[in-house]
Amino acid sequence: MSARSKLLSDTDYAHLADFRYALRRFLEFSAKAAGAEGLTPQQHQALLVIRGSPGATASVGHLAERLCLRHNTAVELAQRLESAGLIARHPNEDDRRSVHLRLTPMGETKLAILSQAHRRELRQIGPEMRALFQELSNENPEVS
Amino acid sequence: MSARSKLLSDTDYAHLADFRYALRRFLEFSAKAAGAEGLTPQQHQALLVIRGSPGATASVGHLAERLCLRHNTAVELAQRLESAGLIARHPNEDDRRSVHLRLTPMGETKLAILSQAHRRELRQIGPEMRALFQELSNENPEVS
DNA sequence: TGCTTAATATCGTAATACGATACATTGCAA
DNA sequence: TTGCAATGTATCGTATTACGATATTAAGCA
Repeated sequence: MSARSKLLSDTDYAHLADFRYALRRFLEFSAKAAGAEGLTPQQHQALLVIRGSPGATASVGHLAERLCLRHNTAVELAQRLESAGLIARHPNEDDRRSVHLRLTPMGETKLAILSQAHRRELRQIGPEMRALFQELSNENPEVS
Repeated sequence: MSARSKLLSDTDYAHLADFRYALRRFLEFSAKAAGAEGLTPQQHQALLVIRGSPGATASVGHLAERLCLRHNTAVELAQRLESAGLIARHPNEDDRRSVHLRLTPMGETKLAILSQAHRRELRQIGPEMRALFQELSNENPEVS
C-alpha cells in the first residue's frame, strides 16, 4: 500500500494540471497587465524586484538572483529598462564595481498601477489557489 | 483613508516581490526537473495537460487553451513532442480536422516521475505559498 | 605589487512564441 | 445539393530573449 500510494491516479494528474493551469492564467493576466503599461513581463518583474528590495534599490546581481536569471541576462534586462526610462543607474560609492538600480518616477507610476491590479487579482484567485494546494496536499495523506 | 489605502507601502511591494520570487523558484525547480528527464518545461507541461485531460487525450486546440498558447504554437510543440517520441497522434474518427494527442509509454513514464517530484515539491512549498497569499489578502483589509 | 575573486558588460547563438497565412473539414442555409 | 462561413490544424518568416563564453573593471588580501 505504501508502494502503491506513490503512483498517481487520473485525478491526481487532473489536479496537477488544474494547478498549473491556474498558475498560467495568473501569469497570463500579469503579462497582459504589463503589456497594457507598455512593459514586458520581465520588465515588470524587474521593477518589482527593485522596488521591493531594501532601500528600493538593487544591484544587477541581486536582480539576477531574485529573477532566477544569469548575471548577463540581468545586465541586458537592466539596459532595456534604462533605455525605456523606467530605471536609472546610480554609482555605488562603496563598491565601484557595483551599480544601484532605482526606479524613475515613470517606473514608480507604472509599477504602482500594476501592483494594485496584481494585488486585486491575487486576492481574487487566492481562495482557488489555496483550494488547489489543499487538494494536492490531501491526496494519499500519510505516505512516505 | 479609503483613497490612501489604495497606495502601496514598501512592505506591500516586498510581499508582492516575495510572492513572485517563490513562484519563480517553483518554476525553476520544475524546469530543472523537466531538464533532468530530457524535457523542456513546455514539453513537460504539455504532457501533463494531455494526461490530465478526460480520457488522457487532448486535441491541439485544447492543448493551446490549457497552456495559454496560440494554436500554431501548440502545433509546433506537439510536433516536437512527437519527434521526441513522447506523444503519438491518433486520428479523430468523429472529426477528421482534429487530432487526438496521447502519451507514449515513454511519455507516461517520464511524466509519472516528474509528477511525483512535483507533488512532493508542492507539498513542501504549500505552507509558504498559503502564508504569502494570506499576507497579500490581509493588507489594508476593508478597502474598495 | 601581484593574484584571486567578484560585479558588471559584450557578443554570438539557439530556442520558441508569435503573426500572417494556408489548407482541410464541418455544418448550416438557401 | 451547393455554397459559404466557421473551425481545427499546419506552415513559414520574424523577433525577442536567455544563455554560454569571454572580457573588463574593481576589491580584497598575501
